[in-house]
Amino acid sequence: MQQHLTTIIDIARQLGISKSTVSRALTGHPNVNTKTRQRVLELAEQLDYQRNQLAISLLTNQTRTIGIMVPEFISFFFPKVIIGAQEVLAEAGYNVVICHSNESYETEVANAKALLASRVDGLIVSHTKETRNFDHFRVFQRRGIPVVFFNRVCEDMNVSKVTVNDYDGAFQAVEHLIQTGKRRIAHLAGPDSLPNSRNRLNGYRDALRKYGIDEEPELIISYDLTLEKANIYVNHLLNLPQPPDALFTINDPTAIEALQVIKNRGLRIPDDIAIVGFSNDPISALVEPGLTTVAQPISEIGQQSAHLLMEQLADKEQMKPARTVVLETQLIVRGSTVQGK
Amino acid sequence: MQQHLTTIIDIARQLGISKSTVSRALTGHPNVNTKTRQRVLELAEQLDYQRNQLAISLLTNQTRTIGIMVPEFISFFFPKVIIGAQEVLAEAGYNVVICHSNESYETEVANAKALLASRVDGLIVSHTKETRNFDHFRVFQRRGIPVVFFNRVCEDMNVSKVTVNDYDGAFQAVEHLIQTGKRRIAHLAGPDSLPNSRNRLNGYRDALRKYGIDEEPELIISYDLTLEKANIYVNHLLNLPQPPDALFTINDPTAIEALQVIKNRGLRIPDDIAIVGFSNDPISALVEPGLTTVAQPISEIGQQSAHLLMEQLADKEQMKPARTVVLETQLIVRGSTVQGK
DNA sequence: CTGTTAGCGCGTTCAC
DNA sequence: GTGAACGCGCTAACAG
Repeated sequence: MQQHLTTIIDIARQLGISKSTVSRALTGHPNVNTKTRQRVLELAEQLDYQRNQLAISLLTNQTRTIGIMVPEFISFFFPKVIIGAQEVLAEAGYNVVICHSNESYETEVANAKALLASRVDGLIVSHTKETRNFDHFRVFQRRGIPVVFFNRVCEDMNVSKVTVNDYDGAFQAVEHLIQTGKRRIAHLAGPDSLPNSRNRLNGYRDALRKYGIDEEPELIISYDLTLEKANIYVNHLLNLPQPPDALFTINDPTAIEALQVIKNRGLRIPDDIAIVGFSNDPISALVEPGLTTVAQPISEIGQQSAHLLMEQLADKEQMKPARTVVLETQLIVRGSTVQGK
Repeated sequence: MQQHLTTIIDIARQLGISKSTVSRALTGHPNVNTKTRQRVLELAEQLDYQRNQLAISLLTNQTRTIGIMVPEFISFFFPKVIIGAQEVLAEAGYNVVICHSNESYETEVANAKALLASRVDGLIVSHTKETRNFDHFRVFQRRGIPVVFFNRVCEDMNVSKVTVNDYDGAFQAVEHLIQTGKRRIAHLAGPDSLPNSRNRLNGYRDALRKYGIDEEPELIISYDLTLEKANIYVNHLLNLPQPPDALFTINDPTAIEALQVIKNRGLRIPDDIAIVGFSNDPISALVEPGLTTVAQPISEIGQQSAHLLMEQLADKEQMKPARTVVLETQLIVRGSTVQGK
C-alpha cells in the first residue's frame, strides 16, 4: 500500500517556484529569500516531507553509513564493542548497519557483498574463525572504502586495526596461576588461524618458560570455540593420568563451561584446579566461585575502531597510512584462583 | 580516495553495445543473445562490476531492507530475537538494519527518522520504557511502511504484534512459589507503562487470589529496570519488619541481581527466600543456585515478527489486517525455588 | 535571489 | 535481439 511521498517537486509546484529554490531552502543554503524559505519550510512540514536519502547518496556517492560485521552478538563482547563504536560514529553523523556472520565464512562473504552493494562508506569488522581468504574485504580497499579490523584481525591486510595486548594478558594470567602455586597449567586455546589466539598461546608459553616449567603438549588443546567441544576437552583433561591443577582458557564462556564441568565432578576450585578466563564478561562475576579473568577495555575497542575509521574517512584524497592500536588488559582476580576472593 | 566504480555504461562502451542490453544481460532478462550475455557477464566479472543498489532502490522505490529497533542488545533476549528475525528475513532476500535506542525516547525518535530517511521497507520494533508517544512510529504507517511490534507493544496502534503470554507465565511462576509453601511473595515489577509488565503483574495478582492470599502493597514494587534500583529495592524488601519469603521479578537480570544481594546477606535460597525470574537467559542456569524462571521462545518471537512483517509486505495493494501472535511460556524449575534441583 | 540544465546509475517502456 | 529515451529525487553549476 505504498502511497505517494511528497518530493521537492510537489512543494515547488504548490508554491509556484522551482525545485532548486525548494532544495536550497530545505538545505539551508544562504541565498534564499527569508520569506520564500519560510513558506517552503511550512509547506514541507505540512506535507510531511522527508528528504530521500537514497537520491542524495546516489548523487554524492556517499551514504554516511558504516557497516559493522561481527562473528556473533550473543555474548557480551561484541554487542559492547558495537555500542562503543556507534557512540563515536553517531556523534560524527554516521549511521550504522550491523551484520553478524554467525561464524560462517559464507555468510561473511555474502554480508560483505550486501554491504558493498548498499554502498557503505566504511567497514569495521571482526572476521569469523573460518576465514582464511580475505578477498571479500580487499574489494573494499580496492574501492577506496576504508576497513578497520578489531579483535580478530587480518595480518596480511594493510588496514587500521584495534587489538588488545593478548600476549601480555595471557602472560599475566599464567604468571598469576604460577604464583598461586600451580604447576600443571592447561590451556584451552582458540583456533590457530586467529592471531589473538596465537598471541595468547605465546603469552602462556613464555610465562611457563620464565618460571622454568616445562611445556606439556598434552595440556595444550586448540579447539573451535564451541561450548560442546570445550566440554569434551575439559573432561578429557580431567581424565588424564596426571590431570592439570589449573586451566587457562581462551575466553570467558569457555572458562565458565569448564567451571560447570569441574564443579559437577565434585572437584574443588581453586584447590584442586584453578581457572582463568579472558574478557571479563559480566557473567564471570556472577558464577560461583567468581571467575578470575583478563579484562579487556571492550567499549574502548569499539570507540578506537570508530576513530581509526574516521581518520581514514577524513581525507579521501590521500589515504592516510594505516594504524594499529593495541589496548592494555588487566588481570581481575576472583575466587576461581584465590580462595575467598 | 574514492575511485571510479564501473557502471553498466562502462561495460556497454567497452563492448560496443547499449547499456540497456547490458542491464538485461545482468538481470537475467530472457531476450538477450546468449553470446552477448556471455560477453557481458565476463567483462562484468573482470571489471569487478557491482550493481549500485542505491540507484535501483531509487528507481523501484523499495530498498529490500528491514529496520529492527530494540531498546538494548547487551542482554541475551534482544540479540536472540534479532537473529531469529534475521534468519527469516534473509531467507526472503531482505537485508536488516539494526538500531538500539538505548532505552532513550529521544534516541528512538532519532533512529526512527534515520530509518525513514534510509527508506526501509518495514520495521520491527520493541520500544523504550520511556515511550508514551508513538507518533514517530505512526509516520511509518501513514507512509504505508508496515510496522510490527514485539515484546513491548503499543496497544493503541493497529499493527501486527508478537508477544508471549505474560499473564500466564507470571501466574505459573507465582503458583509454583505458593505450591512450594511460600506465602509472602514479593514482586519486583517493571514500569507501569509497559503492557507486558502490567500483564505479569496481573498474573501475579490472580495467582495470589486463587490461593486466597491477600495482596500486600508493600511487597509490590514497580521500578525502571535498572540494576542499581533493583539492588536498592531488594535490600528494602529484606529490611521490612516482615520480609518476603519469595521474590518474583520482571526479568532474569533483575532476579540475578537479587540473588547476589540475598546471598551476600547470608540468607539461604530457597529456604529463607525463593526467587523466580522471567526469560530463561542462559545465565540463569549458571548462577548458584540455578534460577527458576519463566522461559520465553525467544528465537521464535523474532521469527514470528519477521513472518508477520512479510505478510504485510506481501500485498502492498490492500493492507492485510494486522494480526497479533501470542506465544506460550514455560516454567523452568531450578534450585532457587526447589532445594537440590 | 531564482530558474534552467545536467547528471548520479539503473530498469523499463517503446520503437526498430 | 537490441538501442534510444525517460525518469526515480535530488544537488550543483551556470545563467540570469
